[in-house]
Amino acid sequence: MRIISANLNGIRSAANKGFFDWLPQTGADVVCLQELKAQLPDMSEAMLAPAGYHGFFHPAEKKGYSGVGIYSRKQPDAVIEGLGIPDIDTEGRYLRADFGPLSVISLYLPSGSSGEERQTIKFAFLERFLPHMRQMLAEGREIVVCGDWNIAHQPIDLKNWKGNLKNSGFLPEERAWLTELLGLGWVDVWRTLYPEAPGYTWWSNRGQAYAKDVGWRIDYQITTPGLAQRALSASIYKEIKFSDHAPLIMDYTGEL
Amino acid sequence: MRIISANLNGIRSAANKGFFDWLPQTGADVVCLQELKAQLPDMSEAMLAPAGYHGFFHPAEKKGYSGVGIYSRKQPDAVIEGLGIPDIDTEGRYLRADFGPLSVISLYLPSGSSGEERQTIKFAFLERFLPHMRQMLAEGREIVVCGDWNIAHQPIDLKNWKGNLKNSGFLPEERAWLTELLGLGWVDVWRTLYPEAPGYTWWSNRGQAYAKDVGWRIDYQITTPGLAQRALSASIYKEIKFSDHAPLIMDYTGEL
DNA sequence: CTTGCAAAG
DNA sequence: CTTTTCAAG
Repeated sequence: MRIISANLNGIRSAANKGFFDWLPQTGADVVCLQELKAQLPDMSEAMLAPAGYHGFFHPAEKKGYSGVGIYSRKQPDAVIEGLGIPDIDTEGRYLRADFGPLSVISLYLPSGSSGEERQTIKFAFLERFLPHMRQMLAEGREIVVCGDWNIAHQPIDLKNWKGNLKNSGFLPEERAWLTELLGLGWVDVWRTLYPEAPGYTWWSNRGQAYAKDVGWRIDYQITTPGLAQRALSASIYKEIKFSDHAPLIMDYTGEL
Repeated sequence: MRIISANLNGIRSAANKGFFDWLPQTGADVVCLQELKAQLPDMSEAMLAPAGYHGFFHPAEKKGYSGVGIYSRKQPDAVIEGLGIPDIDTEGRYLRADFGPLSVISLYLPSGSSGEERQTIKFAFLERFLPHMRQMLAEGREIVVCGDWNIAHQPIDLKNWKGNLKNSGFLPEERAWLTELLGLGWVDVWRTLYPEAPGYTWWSNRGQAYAKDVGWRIDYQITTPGLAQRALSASIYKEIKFSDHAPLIMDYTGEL
């Protein structure tokens, strides 16, 4: 079973860069997308339902902003849009698809990088999301939360950790929050598979960040312990650059 | 003496397309620019004063909108920004440079194509500009008014005149206004030199207008009768496309 | 630096 | 369809 997580920084932009030519070659069973920056009427047929996939979306109310989606080869038993928290759900950050005993979630955690106001919203999200994660763990299902978490956990997870201790995405409070989440039992699959591999998934568009590989690992597949044990391997696709984020590809034993 | 008029549709965009590589090769004495879409702080040194030229500007108050400029090899005796009509002058549409007995003016007449409101402003401009033109003729100087007049005068001046009788830029009132202006004694130099040559200077960005040469002659050098008699030849530069308008190049006898 | 927006042409 | 601005990342 192959699951991909990709922040597209605009699904239309990614499409222009060949994302939908690449998709059929991936062999993915489920693809979680973030930052669609498009609403349903803005999307082409190929974006709404690529050949071989069903498409599900949770766009933001604001045009051209945020928005998450899930493509799946199999028809899910249920799809849930949003967390049931109105001020979060208007921003299109959470979508869940259930396949028998497995739930796949596409998450786009708020960025705090554009100012104090947005950082406050990010902290508020974290505060309300942790109880949700705790509760999901109690459900006893297998779950993978794919997405752009906008937090690098440890020094290995970004190139210049010392210079970023005061920057959103590597703040002590954010890192501690992730530590607490993992303490609950959730598993950071990449780090578990590859304890020593940085695994950057995002590079700033400014300066020469990509060329110099000044990256951050902020896209994760965070799973329940049972699903983590089924993780076989993971990779970050960098041959074609669809976005400022690279797709995170993970293979798990078993069928969807 | 060579004088060029060019609507750049963004001086920065035109620069990216090589306008400032082309400029030194033109041998122009004076270059009149329209639609700079930039204010002074947005312009590079090469834009403010290209090698061999002095630069003068009358930008709009609104960022990224309108704005005219003049480059001249010789230092002018005087430069006048605006018409002295505040609601026109805030839009950066008129700049005059005096060289001894000759005045060169860069004009960007309002477009009415974006709606009724702007067409009303265009008509108001025409109404107030005609007395100004009449008055200038009475000054007894030699004058060339270079620029984007946003009016095609006669059927020969645009590809599809029948289909545009109700469209801004070829409205009967606009055409009559130009006729009245020429009746005053002002001379449309291109049409006088080349009675049969369409002389399109603008092609819509929409559709395949440029490829199909669906153009309009809306950029003119309109001169006093004395200067018109010195006109030798004119051409429209289309080898490189800097903008949706092509530069209008005219040679006159004598020195600046 | 980039996406997507809106205004203007 | 394009340039530019603006918000957001």
